[in-house]
Amino acid sequence: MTERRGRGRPRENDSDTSAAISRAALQRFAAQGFDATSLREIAGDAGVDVALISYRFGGKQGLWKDIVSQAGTDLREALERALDDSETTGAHKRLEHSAHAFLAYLLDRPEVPRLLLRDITIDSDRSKWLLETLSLPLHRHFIELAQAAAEERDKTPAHLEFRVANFIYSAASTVARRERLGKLVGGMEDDAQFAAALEEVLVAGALIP
Amino acid sequence: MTERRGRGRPRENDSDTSAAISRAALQRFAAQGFDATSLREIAGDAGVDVALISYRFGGKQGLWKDIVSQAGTDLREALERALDDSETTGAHKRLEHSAHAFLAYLLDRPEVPRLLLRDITIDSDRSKWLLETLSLPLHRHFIELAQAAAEERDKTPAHLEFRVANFIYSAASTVARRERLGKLVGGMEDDAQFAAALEEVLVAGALIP
DNA sequence: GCAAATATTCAACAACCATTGAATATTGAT
DNA sequence: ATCAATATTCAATGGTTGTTGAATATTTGC
Repeated sequence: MTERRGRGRPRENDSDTSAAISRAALQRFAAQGFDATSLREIAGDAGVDVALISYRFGGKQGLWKDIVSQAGTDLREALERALDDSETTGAHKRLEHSAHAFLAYLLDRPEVPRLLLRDITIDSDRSKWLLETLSLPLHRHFIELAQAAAEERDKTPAHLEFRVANFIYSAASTVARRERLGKLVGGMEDDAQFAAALEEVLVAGALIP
Repeated sequence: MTERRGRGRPRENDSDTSAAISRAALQRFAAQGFDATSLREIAGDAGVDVALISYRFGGKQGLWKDIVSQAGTDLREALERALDDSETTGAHKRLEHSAHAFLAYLLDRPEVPRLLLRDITIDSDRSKWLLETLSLPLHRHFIELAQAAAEERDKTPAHLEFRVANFIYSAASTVARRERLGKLVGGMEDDAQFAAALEEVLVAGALIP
């Protein structure tokens, strides 16, 4: 596999600095939003020069897209794993398993829903990318499961697609606003309590009525 | 009432240009977000010079706060009106009325939830202002009603506060993402159909189980 | 119409931004 | 040790931003 043109060998640390940049960028983008974050901030956090970011990722937008598509891949894998784990069970159980895996992913990487929440804007190149990379696959996944679950019980729930979309986004935005929520509602600091409320209200209440 | 120090009289058109600026700013902030919007864009839309904005509103942040507190006042008035209209009925009916009025307000001024959605960020001066000006009063209003409604039926629903907070934010973000939702779910273009789905899923399903 | 007060514009500022091209450092194969 | 290739930094650039102070226009009481 001699893909390289030069005679030298690339460094091994390559991905180290790239990973540091990605990590810092995800934090900053999630906390402050794309427009309020400067490449200089990210470079400072990652301990590299600003120019390196443009060199590696082809610019600010390129860095953002890289982060989002990485998150999309991770999420897709988590969902497929959940599907494999519950292959033999009924449709209803599989839906429950997927919902649980989705919530677990969000709780594990709260920066992702925060970033999602910020960049689901109306007029922006990024939002289209976000819709296709994250929202659409997720939506299709849950629609399919929810329909199978409904058929299994011989039900035809009203606004099923609307309900699914609402579940996905409510879950993401609730996790994203968790700290803020803590100032309005008690018990948000405790991880287990928060997860239980999420599961009960959003899954059992909104998704699977 | 001789509050003025000068001898001349101020213009009458004052509020005209101010209103034009506010209107343009609300549109831009809602569509693009605070940071992605420049005062020059807003001034262009409103047909005035950039400097006028800083002169009138004391800067970009001042303009933003002015818009938000205006929206807060409008919303509070709409809710009080709904409360007056259903004063004699039961607690459950009053909760329903308030929820309906809230949804109607959001549908009537979709820029407000869009702005809300964008600026509920983690690290920002504006988000605190937003929380206190819009979120907190709204939350208190619905908590009170929901608790009264629960007592009326001798129920103690689990996670009541969490459920209320989720209702408020789900409603706001669903309206804010309506156009995007249309690409995932059918029937979002029709106003009546969209309102019906909102009412059924969010009010009857999530808020009043 | 004069004068005072406010509204609006004009012009300029300093700060910051992302990006780029050249210069340097580091790596690994030979 | 040498050399080529990549990784990283340095320095500069053109553009945009929000704000400010001076200049002009407009309004209204006298």
